[in-house]
Amino acid sequence: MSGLRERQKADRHRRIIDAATALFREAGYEGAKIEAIAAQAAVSIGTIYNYYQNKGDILGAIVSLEVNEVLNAGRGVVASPPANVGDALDTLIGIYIEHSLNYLSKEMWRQAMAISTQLPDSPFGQAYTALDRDLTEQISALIARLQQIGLVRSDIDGPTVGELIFNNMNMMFIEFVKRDEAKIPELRAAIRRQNRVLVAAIGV
Amino acid sequence: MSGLRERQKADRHRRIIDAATALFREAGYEGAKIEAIAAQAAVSIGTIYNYYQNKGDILGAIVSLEVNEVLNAGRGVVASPPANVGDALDTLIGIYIEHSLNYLSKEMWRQAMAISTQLPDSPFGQAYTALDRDLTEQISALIARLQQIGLVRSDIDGPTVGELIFNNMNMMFIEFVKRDEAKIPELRAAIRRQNRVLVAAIGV
DNA sequence: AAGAAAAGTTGAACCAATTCTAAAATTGAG
DNA sequence: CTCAATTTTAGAATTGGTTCAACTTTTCTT
Repeated sequence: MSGLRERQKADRHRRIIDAATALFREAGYEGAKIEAIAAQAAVSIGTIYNYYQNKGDILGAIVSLEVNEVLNAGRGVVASPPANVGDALDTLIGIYIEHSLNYLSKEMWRQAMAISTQLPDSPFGQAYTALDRDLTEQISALIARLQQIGLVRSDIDGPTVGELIFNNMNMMFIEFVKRDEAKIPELRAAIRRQNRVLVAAIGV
Repeated sequence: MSGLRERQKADRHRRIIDAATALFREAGYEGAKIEAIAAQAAVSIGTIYNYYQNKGDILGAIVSLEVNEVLNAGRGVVASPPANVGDALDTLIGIYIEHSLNYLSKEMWRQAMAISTQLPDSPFGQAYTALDRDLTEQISALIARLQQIGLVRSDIDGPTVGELIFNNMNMMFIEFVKRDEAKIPELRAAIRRQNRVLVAAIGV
């Protein structure tokens, strides 16, 4: 079961991801040729296509790592949120946004988003949709937590509001990565301003 | 000024768009080879690239036609909206959604959206961003109109709410075109449900 | 109306992702 | 230890978007 073959496979996966991460950041997604990734990972082109269906799936694997890290970081906020609806949302969303450029450049985000809408049924396309759903659910979980605490009216539909907040945030993030000169603080401020309207509607 | 050259140019533009529209619908975006579009339009490959920077820009020109039509149709609603905030939003958004598949298939939308995030600085990328902005402004204009009429509180920030509504709608539309089996009535119902939360917050 | 300049057209060549092939290497079972 | 099954490898072939240098057509000038 846990033979040499397993270990080598895992090792090749890691080498490919490491090489691709480095090259995507250095040369951009388009600029990172499969041939170069293969060389840097010390595998052949054929092996890369044995592990990933296409170039986009390699980027997809990197995006998954990033988003899962962010989801993990978010759990703490959901468990014990700030005692104020606006701050609670801002804190959670802040974590998402502040972490977003740790591993992925804006250009990598653009490519990842593009591929996920272009090929929604590819492995990566489906994974990306699942990640969006997980983020939406985490926001909904925060709303539910705030309802428990008594900071949010108990008669509002938490999942619907969570979806609304996620959709708006995600669209703002898309516009953010589309403009290289856009800055994180302004993005956060704009989202906070938008969420204020909602907070007014759902706060007790 | 209005010489032969002008007429030929306009004619070639039209032939290319007509050929591309037909082939995109028949064979899908990927399936429509530039060579085939050129043949059907009775021009050479080189000429196509003289008129459009790349394949995506051809699709872009088609998308622009569609969205501008929708913007036109929306003007009527803004001018004399239904006497109820929820219905007014639903009517405007309904126009956007119901028209959306007239000329463009879901696959064409997916490609168009992907390209606009992938290449935000290409002619089409910029045009698409401008179209999004126009739609956002039209929703904001509707909110402003409803404030005039006295159906929406005058102390809320119209443009912010318009942006929020557009962003949510757009994201829902993206998910809609990503799933071939998704149906228009359900999309509209989901958006209406989400907007109810906002309507509660901004209505008088 | 001729010749030159400007603008536009053409398709063959280029490039990088992906697929395919046959040979070589590695592993696990018996 | 040996063999069969599975993987990896190198590289050639394929494919389709994009580029470019040579050729045409249109317009302008005189």
